[in-house]
Amino acid sequence: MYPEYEAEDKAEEETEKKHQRDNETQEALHHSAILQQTVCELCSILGIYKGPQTGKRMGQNITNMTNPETNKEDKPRKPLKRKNSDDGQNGCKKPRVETMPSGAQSRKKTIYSNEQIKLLQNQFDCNPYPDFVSRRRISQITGIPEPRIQVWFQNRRARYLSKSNKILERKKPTAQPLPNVHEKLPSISMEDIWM
Amino acid sequence: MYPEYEAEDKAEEETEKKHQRDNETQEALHHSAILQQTVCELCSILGIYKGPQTGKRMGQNITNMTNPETNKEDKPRKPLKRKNSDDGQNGCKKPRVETMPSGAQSRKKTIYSNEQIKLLQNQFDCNPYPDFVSRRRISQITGIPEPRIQVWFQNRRARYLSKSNKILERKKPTAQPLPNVHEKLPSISMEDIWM
DNA sequence: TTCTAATATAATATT
DNA sequence: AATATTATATTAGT
Repeated sequence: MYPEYEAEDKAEEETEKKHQRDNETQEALHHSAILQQTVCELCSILGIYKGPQTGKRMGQNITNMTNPETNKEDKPRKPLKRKNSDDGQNGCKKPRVETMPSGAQSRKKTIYSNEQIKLLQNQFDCNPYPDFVSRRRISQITGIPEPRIQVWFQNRRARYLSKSNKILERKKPTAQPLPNVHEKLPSISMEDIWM
Repeated sequence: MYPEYEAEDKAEEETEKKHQRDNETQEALHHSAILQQTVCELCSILGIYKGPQTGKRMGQNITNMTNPETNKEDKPRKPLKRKNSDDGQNGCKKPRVETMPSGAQSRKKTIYSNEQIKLLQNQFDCNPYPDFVSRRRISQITGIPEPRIQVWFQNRRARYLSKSNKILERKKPTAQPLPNVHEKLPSISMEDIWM
């Protein structure tokens, strides 16, 4: 999804449906979109980003997010039990643990659109290892938060690079993606935040 | 000052001066105020908060904000961003993939058992920085080689010590120029941010 | 079932 | 040692 674009589109719809919207409203929506993107990036920098794009809710506020409260006893999260070897070294894999936490928030899986997949794939073909700047650029273009970009590339590498060493064989004609989109994007200047 | 309250007041003024503002506008403004407040808190956590009351603008985007070379020191600092040869195409440093001889497994991830994890965790709670003698002792008990023990403690420190303690430490110095703003702000739920 | 996003963690690299 | 990023392994959603 494109959160910032969604906000703009919603604004335009409302404008046509009702009477003329004030300019201040448009600006407020645009400003809100920029702020939301900024929050995503700040959370990404802090490493506390969890992703709203499908879940729409976190259930935590900022202060608690910064403190994961590493109490070993009352930690609510299930630490992904890996029963590899209980007593003896038996090689039987138990794939199912079924420690489904009742009532815990279920994991939300993001579904990317075809446009987003296409762009990500294109970027992957050019460089499977984008650095932070590149990831943030892709994030701004696609609207996908940067941590999701990173996860996507990780999974993509895990799936394709290990299969067959097609790493060296790569198509170059579609290179030079994202020529200079910097100007078009709302570069999240602080001037826009402290309006 | 409380910028978020200013925004709300401004919204109310506009409502009375002009015709009736739509509910969506109100929500947008409120949402924008919450987002702005969130950005303030996140910036404060990051130690990059400058506040809108001084200059009303930053003139920097997020990435540059993470390098606050403004007031602390004037010497040119190393940018935190790991931008490995972004401008030139020559130095594209692929991370150690092509130097691997064919057939050689680069990495083998060892999975520790629950018993081992429990003992390591217990030792970590007592002392996150074990010396060589302690690591050898843990190695003998668990059967894990000593270098693996060291790596485990490094990763454990990276995971827990940095996320819980460091951020709290960074919050305090930034609260001095802005005395009580951070504490007075209402808790921001993430539900309000991702609307 | 397969595919894939999300999570957790061991290993590696850089400074 | 702190930090970041990788590969690897697994869980779980659609």
